[in-house]
Amino acid sequence: MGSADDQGGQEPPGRRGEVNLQAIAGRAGVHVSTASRVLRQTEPARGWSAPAQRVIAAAAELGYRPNRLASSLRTRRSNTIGVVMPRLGDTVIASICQAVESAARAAGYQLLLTTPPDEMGAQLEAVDFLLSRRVDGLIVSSLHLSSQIPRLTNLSVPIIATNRHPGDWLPAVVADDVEGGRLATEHLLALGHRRIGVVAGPRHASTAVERVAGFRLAHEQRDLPVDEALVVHTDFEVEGGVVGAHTLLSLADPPTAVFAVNDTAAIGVMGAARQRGMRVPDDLSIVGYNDIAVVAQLPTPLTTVHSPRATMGAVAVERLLAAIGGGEPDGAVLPVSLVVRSSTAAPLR
Amino acid sequence: MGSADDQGGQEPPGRRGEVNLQAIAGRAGVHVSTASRVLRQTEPARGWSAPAQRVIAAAAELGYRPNRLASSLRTRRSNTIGVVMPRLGDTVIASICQAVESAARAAGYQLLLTTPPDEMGAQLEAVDFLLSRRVDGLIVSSLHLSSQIPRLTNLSVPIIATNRHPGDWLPAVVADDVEGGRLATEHLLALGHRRIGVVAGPRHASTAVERVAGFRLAHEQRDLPVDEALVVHTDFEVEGGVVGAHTLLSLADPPTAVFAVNDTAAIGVMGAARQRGMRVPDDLSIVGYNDIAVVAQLPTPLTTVHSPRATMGAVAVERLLAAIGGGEPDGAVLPVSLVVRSSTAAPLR
DNA sequence: TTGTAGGCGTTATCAT
DNA sequence: ATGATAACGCCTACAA
Repeated sequence: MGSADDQGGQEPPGRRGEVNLQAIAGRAGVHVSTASRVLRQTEPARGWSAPAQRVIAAAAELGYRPNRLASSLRTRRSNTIGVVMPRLGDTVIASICQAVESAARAAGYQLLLTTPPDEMGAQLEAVDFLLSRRVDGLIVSSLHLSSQIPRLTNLSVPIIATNRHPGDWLPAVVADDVEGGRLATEHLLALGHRRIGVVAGPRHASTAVERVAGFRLAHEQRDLPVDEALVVHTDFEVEGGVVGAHTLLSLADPPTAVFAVNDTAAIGVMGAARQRGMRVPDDLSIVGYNDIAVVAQLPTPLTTVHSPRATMGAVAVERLLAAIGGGEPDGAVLPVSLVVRSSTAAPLR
Repeated sequence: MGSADDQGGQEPPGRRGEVNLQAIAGRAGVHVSTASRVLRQTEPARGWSAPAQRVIAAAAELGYRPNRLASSLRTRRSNTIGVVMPRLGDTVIASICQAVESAARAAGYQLLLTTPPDEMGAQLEAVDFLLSRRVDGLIVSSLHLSSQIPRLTNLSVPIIATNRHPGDWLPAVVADDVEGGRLATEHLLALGHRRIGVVAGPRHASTAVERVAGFRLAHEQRDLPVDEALVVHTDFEVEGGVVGAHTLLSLADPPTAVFAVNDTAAIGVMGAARQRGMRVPDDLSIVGYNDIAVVAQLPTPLTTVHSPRATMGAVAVERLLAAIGGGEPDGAVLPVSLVVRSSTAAPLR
């Protein structure tokens, strides 16, 4: 007996010392390259040859798991999509992420995910990280407006933005946030509101900025002015909604309605209204944005704008895969719709 | 002139044709192994040698990104944690995920994430997938109770469950769900409720099952019987809460309070109450579970049990890394606490 | 300190 | 159809 150490024929598969092609080739009495070929082929018309059958049997017995690191190294394809998705704790982001995962999985791709802080530095680092893992393409969900162009342009793999877009220089799959903001605002204007506050979210997020642009557009279309004191910038969290609402409702001439650029903040606005003893919608109308699952069942169901998160993730993957396949990546703007519930009504006076 | 094709000295970094160690070694006039060493060293006490400086300069100029696929293949460590996390769209899960990511990142690890459907078959497939990517360890968030032991036991890398546990055979980092259920129920019992309904979630999730066990325990401790008709199983979604509540409230002798095993379903219960014209807490007390951000600001702020999601993710990573480092993986049960808000009160009669 | 050689597990290109 | 061989990019003894 020699001192060979990979001869243990009846290793319980799964101990240290991974089962590799060499092991199964040895057991099947064929060459490694044969084993490789057999395991990657589909059954030929005339059935498996005898050696091929032995290979397949050996692989099953040993619990062979191909080492994708090695195969990716060799083939230069990882079948992995890199995803940069800050703020995963937010339902909206998480559901985009899940849609991305499903679509990727259906196409035979896996996700390499990072959830860096919502800052450009951290996001660029994340991109570097993913690139060094040789992902086949990148989906980035939360780029800031006017981000550094050079760092993300001309990468070695296709990249596509989603949820937010950083400007026109990168293809992006996003929802029609301007139209959404317009719809929300026009709904309130049509009800007769003339002083509408906006919990406007952060200035670096295209989603927030464009929903506010839609707010302005709605006023413009009716030749109404916008009082800038009614636009307060915050973050996307519940607490931001609370603080923003208190700011608005403390004004000398407070709004009769508030448009929050996301549902979470809208719930914060509801909280602030409750704290002040105001009834919704009697004393204050509220419109949110996104139509997350819970808002339909709140004690006061929320009027909101439905954003197509699942579609967004799926389309982003679809476009990215097309780009990986060769073409230029292509963006998309998805339609949104208003969902009227019970948090909005005509102003009392 | 030979036919060498990797001599293009002034490639714009980032085109196809990745920059590798050989390229930078060539440019710096040193051997590949030297380049490798230099780039992985920290600056020696007496500063960089001249060749080392050239290596560093070349790497910077060419925008060198080490190929982690190759280095992982060689070193047999990927610095990657595989994560199986179904139901990412749920805030609770997503925040665990984010906590896992932060902790992993802080330790120099990346996540390879999958969000398969919440079924054991899909989850086991996901594990296989991750293992073939040679992750250094696994975190699995949603195993079903009494899952197949053999498939997940004796893997080639450490594995740890979190959020839910599948039984005693796998180390798990979870919250004290029995105690949480007991706290919620005891709160209602102490208020004087004697018919308490439970929106009990799915039977395969330890979280749901143990919160219900806590519900029973609270009754036991007061020598009160549990009416099984008051325990209705559902899923974790809003709609499950709506349906479950309608079932309960349609009983001949309906409950005066409902404990929903998660906040999302509790909001569904609120919705059902509203649909029936019942006031919360006057006509119906409601307790949720998890203390997700929005419930504190609802028009009727929700009494709930706070679950330590961020801690859970962090501890899971910590334990996993310890196991990767050599030891046996070790589970943990984290404490929970009751948060009393406005959705609970003494029964009217 | 730097160079040399061999190999991680897989696949592609040959020749047989 | 199968076998031999080289190479993907990097790392690590070991030798100079």
